[in-house]
Amino acid sequence: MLTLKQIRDERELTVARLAKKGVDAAPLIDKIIALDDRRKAIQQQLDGNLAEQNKIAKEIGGLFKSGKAEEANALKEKVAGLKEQSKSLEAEQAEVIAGMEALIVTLPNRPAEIVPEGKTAEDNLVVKMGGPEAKQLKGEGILPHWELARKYDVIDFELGNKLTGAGFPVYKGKGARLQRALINFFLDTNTAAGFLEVEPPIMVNEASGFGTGQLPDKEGQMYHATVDNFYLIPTAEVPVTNIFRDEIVDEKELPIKMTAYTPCFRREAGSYGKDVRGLNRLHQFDKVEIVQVSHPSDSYDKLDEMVAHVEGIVQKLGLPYRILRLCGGDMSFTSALTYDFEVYSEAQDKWLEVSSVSNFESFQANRLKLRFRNAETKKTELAHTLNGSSLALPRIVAALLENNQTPEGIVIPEALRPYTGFDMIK
RNA sequence: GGAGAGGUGGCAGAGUGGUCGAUUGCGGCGGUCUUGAAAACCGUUGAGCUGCGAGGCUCCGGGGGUUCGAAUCCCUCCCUCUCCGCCA
Repeated sequence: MLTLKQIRDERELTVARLAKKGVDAAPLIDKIIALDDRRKAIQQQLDGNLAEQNKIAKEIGGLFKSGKAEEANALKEKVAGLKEQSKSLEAEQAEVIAGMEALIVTLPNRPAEIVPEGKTAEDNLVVKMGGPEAKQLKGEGILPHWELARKYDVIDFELGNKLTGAGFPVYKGKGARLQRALINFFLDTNTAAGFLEVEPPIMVNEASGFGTGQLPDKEGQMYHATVDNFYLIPTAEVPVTNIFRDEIVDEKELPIKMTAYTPCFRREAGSYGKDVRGLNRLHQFDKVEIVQVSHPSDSYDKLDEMVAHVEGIVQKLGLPYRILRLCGGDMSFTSALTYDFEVYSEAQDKWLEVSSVSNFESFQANRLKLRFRNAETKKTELAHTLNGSSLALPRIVAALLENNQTPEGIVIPEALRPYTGFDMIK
């Protein structure tokens, strides 16, 4: 969430930036500021009251000690009135704060200056195209991945239906091995770039859900183990970022870089149609995530580094790709700047999103209370958080199957062969 | 699942109703000494809100209560640890 400082001191900037996300923030911000003014006024009154109460309590203590019980009792009556007043002030203050926070959490993060104007995915800016030329596979015999998966018996969607339900495929034989190979390839590449590998829990408690913003709003998107009140993670971002919840890190430790492989679970309520065909949208899928905690002064450099890092991986896989800078309307609630990676699938003739790399600035850190101590001022400041997929497996697998199909079988990219132990699925 | 113990500042660990926001040790930071380092010694060191400042207020797992006064007493919820049971 935004800080009061961003809302109060940078009101104009905040209003202007939020307009990019299609939010008319001005009326909301004015309400918030009014509530905050009220909060301060109550606070001052209350503080004065409490100070008086504390003072009298000490006096009473002194009087009892020196045996002046009568005087002490007289003071007791005086304090009773103060207490009553304080109680109603506290109640009012709690109400004001609750009302204020309810408004603040509805404000999305401010888009960065270079975020393009726009409302839908159509308005996203293509900042780069790369990878091999499309292979002109058009013609008969070109199959989408769900048919290739059946032909080579590497992914069994029907069996997943039997075991669990739609969106929980079973990978078999070389298909299973390919999953393992991709995970290891991604993790190795990330750790080589300085990301510390962690293996976090894949269920989290409520506090963690709040920390990264899945709760309370996106509750319906997570699987909920109600008996223990745990949530299956929708992404490793949740447990990994929450490692730093309520932490004050040393400025010298920044940036902190972590990577984690986890399965991810998403209910995807409301999805339907051809977009969910095959591997395009699953309830359970594998993903390797990268997370950074950075100093506010260089978070955008770190974002560029992460984008370059992910690009390097996509290039090694030999897939046609493009990098998009998301427009205001297509960005997530929490992001200040997001780059999406898409790979092109010829058989489906569409672009498949395989990674999303974002800078959240202090938006998550504020909710997490993730701070660092400024060595000069000795004050604590909110850190910046960033994350990105590096990478999500299903659509990569879909693209590999579809783009690398040949009459002889599916060709495994060079970079993956040490991990798969085979060079072709046939 | 059963029984017990406990949750205090970065960590360890005192504190069972009145200058306790908290003794002490470790760690951190600054200094003395040293060519440098270590050791030793001295000083300093929780967070948040508010105020120009002096200062004031809040926080000892969360919430509620008793009291003039609560880290300390009561209620309740959460969590952790130990032992037993079960088990990859």
